[in-house]
Parts: sequence; C-alpha cells; structure tokens
Amino acid sequence: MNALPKLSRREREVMDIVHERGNATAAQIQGNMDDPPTYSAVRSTLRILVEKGHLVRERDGARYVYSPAMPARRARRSAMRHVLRTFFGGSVEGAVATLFELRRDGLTPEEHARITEMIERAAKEGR
Amino acid sequence: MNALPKLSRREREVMDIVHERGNATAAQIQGNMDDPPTYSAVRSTLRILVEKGHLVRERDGARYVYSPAMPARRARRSAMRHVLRTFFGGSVEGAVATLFELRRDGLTPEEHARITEMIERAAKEGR
DNA sequence: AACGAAGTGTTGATTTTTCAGCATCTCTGG
DNA sequence: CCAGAGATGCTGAAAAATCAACACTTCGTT
Repeated sequence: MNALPKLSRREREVMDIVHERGNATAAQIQGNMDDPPTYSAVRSTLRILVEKGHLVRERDGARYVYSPAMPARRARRSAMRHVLRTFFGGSVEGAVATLFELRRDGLTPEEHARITEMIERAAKEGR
Repeated sequence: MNALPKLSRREREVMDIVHERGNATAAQIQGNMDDPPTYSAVRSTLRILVEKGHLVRERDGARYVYSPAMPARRARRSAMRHVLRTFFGGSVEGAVATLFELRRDGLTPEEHARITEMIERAAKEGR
C-alpha cells in the first residue's frame, strides 16, 4: 500500500526535528540541525522530502511551514514498534523498565496514578 | 567524548539487524535485508561500519561474526531516549500508553505483576 | 593432497545525497 | 509606491554511499 522511499541521513534528521516540534519552517529546522549546512541546502532537503511524500507544507504568509505527512499517532506507534522489536525483542516489560530508568528523578504522583490505571486496564483487556 | 560518525541508510539498516539479533554473519545480515544487494556489497558496508567504530567483529572459523560496539544496555537506553524525545515530547506516560496499545492482546498476569512492581518502585524513588 | 564451497580483501565505477549559488518572488514599513 | 529583508525555485557541482567484480584464502570432505 504505502511504500514511501527510505530516508537518507539528513532527511531523517530533518524528519525527527519536524516530528519533535510538530511543524517547522526551514529556518527553524536549520536552527535545530547538527552542524547545519546553508539555508539553501536545508530547503533543498525539504523539497525532496515533500516530493517523496514524507512532509506536507502549507503557506504562511511569505513562507512555508512543514509538517509530517503521517498523522502523529501513527508515527508514534510506528517508531515505538520499531525500537521495541529492534532493541527489546518485543518485550513490553523491558521497554517500560528502560523508560523508568531514563527518568532518574522518578515519577510524580500524578504520573504514577495515571500509569497505574493504564496498567490495570491493559491487564483486564488481556484476559 | 564519543562522536561516532552518523549512519547512512544502509548502514542503519545493517545496525538494526545486528542489534535485533545480537550478532550476525554477513550472510545472515544479507538474508534479513530489505531488497538486499549482493553479498559483496553487504560486506563492504560491514567493513565501513567496523571502520567507523559501530561494529566489532570476531573470527569464527573461516568467517566473521559482527556485533554492536556499544553495549546492549546503553544502545537500548539511547534508542529509547531518542523516540521519547522525538515522538512523545519526553512524556514517559505517553510512551507507556503507546506500548500497551501495541500489545493489543493485553498483558499476561505475570507481565502485569512485574510491571506494576516497577511502577511502584519508580514512584517510591520519585517520592 | 586436492577439490569445491564458502568466505575474505580490495578496488573502482555508478548512483545517490548533500550542498551552495543565483535569479526570482513576497511581504512589510517608510 | 518601492526598497530591502526574507523566502523561494531551480540548477549543477562536489562528496558520500552503494554496489559488484575479481582474485585470493580458509575450511571441510573425500
């Protein structure tokens, strides 16, 4: 069905920035890049990403604002599924453990409550 | 400190395969690639990855077995941190929610128990 | 020991990516 | 209105990645 072309290095970097921000202008993207090339080069990459169907753009006055072509929810799931497979052998438990490790300050009571509730629900559905 | 060169498309594909399997020979990697090039081309990519310091290789009889240069735990954390930032705005809660969604069969009672315990501990440490 | 299968080292051509320059267009303020 | 700051479209050169070919080595088998 949807077989979008794979991303090159710079293209992936740009996509990550746009995903993180939700949307971005060429200048903002350049500002967030690692060892950024010229403005012109950034726009060139952007144009290719639109051609390939990974980004959509919308005029905003004189300029364009770029956003992911794929809905955020779908992109999140896809990215998470990938790391789950690649780095955790599909183990949800292992993935959750690592998520907690990353938060070395621990969870706030509110987070704790909400996550606990999610777990309960997941457990119920699992039976 | 450690500034390894960024990965190209094929290089990333190979790294993902090696991470998923833990280690792999050139032939195994080729077997898991999408639209794989010749065996020769695969080995070429492998050589570059070793040069760049992303993979290490070890002789096993007549051939080499490749594994990630970075310890698995560190690689897992790094990968998870990246998706957490990029796709979840740093929200552990959001990430956990998506993990559960991916498991549409729900959790086994054992998983439920272990994850609940992790949550409790994380909450305690967070006070 | 010698043959074949499987693997390796190396090299260079092809393709893709990356990048910058320049002419043109668009908004904004005086 | 019109000047200039900020964007854009387009193009082609430079750099990197991708790939395959070929000669050589290693291992197991007979």
